[in-house]
Amino acid sequence: MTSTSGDAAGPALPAEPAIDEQVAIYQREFPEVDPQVETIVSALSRLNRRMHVAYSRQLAALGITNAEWEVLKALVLAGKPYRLGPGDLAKRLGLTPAAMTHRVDRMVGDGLVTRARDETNRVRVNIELTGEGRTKWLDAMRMAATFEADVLQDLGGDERGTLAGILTRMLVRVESDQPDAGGRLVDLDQDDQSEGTTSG
Amino acid sequence: MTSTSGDAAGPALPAEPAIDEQVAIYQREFPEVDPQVETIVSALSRLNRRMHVAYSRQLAALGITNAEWEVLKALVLAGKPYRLGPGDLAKRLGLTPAAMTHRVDRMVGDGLVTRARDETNRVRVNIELTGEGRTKWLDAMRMAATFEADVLQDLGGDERGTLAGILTRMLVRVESDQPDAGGRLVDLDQDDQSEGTTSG
DNA sequence: ACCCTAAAGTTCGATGCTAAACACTACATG
DNA sequence: CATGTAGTGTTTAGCATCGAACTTTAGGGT
Repeated sequence: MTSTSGDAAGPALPAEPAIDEQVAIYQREFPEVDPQVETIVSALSRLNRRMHVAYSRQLAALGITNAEWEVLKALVLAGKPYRLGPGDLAKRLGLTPAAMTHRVDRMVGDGLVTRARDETNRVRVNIELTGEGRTKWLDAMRMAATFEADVLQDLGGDERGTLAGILTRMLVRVESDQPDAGGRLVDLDQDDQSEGTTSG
Repeated sequence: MTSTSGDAAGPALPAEPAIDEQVAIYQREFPEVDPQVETIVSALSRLNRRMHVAYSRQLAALGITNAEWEVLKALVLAGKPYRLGPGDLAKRLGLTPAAMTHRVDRMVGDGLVTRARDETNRVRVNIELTGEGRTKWLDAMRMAATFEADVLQDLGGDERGTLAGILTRMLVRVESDQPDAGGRLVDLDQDDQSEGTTSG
């Protein structure tokens, strides 16, 4: 069978192959591939994707979009007074300044942030979290924490430590190849079954 | 300094906080957070993002976009004769059929795939890999394999096995919450430092 | 044979993003 | 002070995507 149904004779969903099947196909089509590496990369990407979908759904229930939440997070991470320029925001979120201009427009309209020219340097603009924005962030944070705890539920403390360590080392490796990479160029399309390599 | 530079007195890049700093801030702003969970989730997301950027760059050197590569992968994974309908492709890539129509248009123009109505069922359309498409896929695959090996370079065989196992279990957990989730709703924005929770 | 429903793909209108052009401010230099 | 240059944010044009409406075909029930 092509996909997950395999044998159950169900409605035969043409969904996506399981990770194992995917790796097997890659081995057949491209023998030089390392199955273990491919498994890791595929799982990483698919996991990321699924979590993203879950976040989107739950945030929608809160009345905010994923895009808005990104901005809220960036502002909170900036620390009090939860204030950042559009340019900084754009860099941190991996967007162009132009996109950030529009995104902030919407968020100002929704009352999540305010926009004001800087007093001391009139080239600059300050985007600042409102009380409502901070509340929304908190709500989303609580929700996310619950979900994340659920995802990691089957892992023991040792495993969590190991996982955190391994991921951190991988991150160091990637970042060393990628000078500073504030993050332009982020296609960030989708990959469903193909994450084998793409979204990593 | 706000971010990574910290003390080096460099050009003071306003990049993004290191994972550790990020988690520390979250602890301060939202004490209920579990630092270990947050570290894992943040690292996962950031790793994914960085890898995605790297793929995009390298694919550009090959003359194809990330979007195109997704389609090539899906077709190869479908097995010979490397043929799938627009609808199936859309499901697997997490796009709407409308988007797939346009994406296929471009790829037909580039000679990577062909589009033809199905002989036996004239509602259906077959998108099929061309020789050039398959060649491009192979080139990209080789490139990706090299990069992925580099990312995992610091990990021993044991660690790789452990990692693969843990990720697979996490994936199972997420997918159980998320019925089948072919994948609509995928906002898939960006998150830079904020991946703390969002892109997962 | 004739509907009726479901399924597949495309077309249409709106949205959000990128890249490039533009406007404005600060600062250094003469 | 006048001017050049760099930095910051917005505007514009084009593109990819989504959601919804539409067209065409297949298959079932009468």
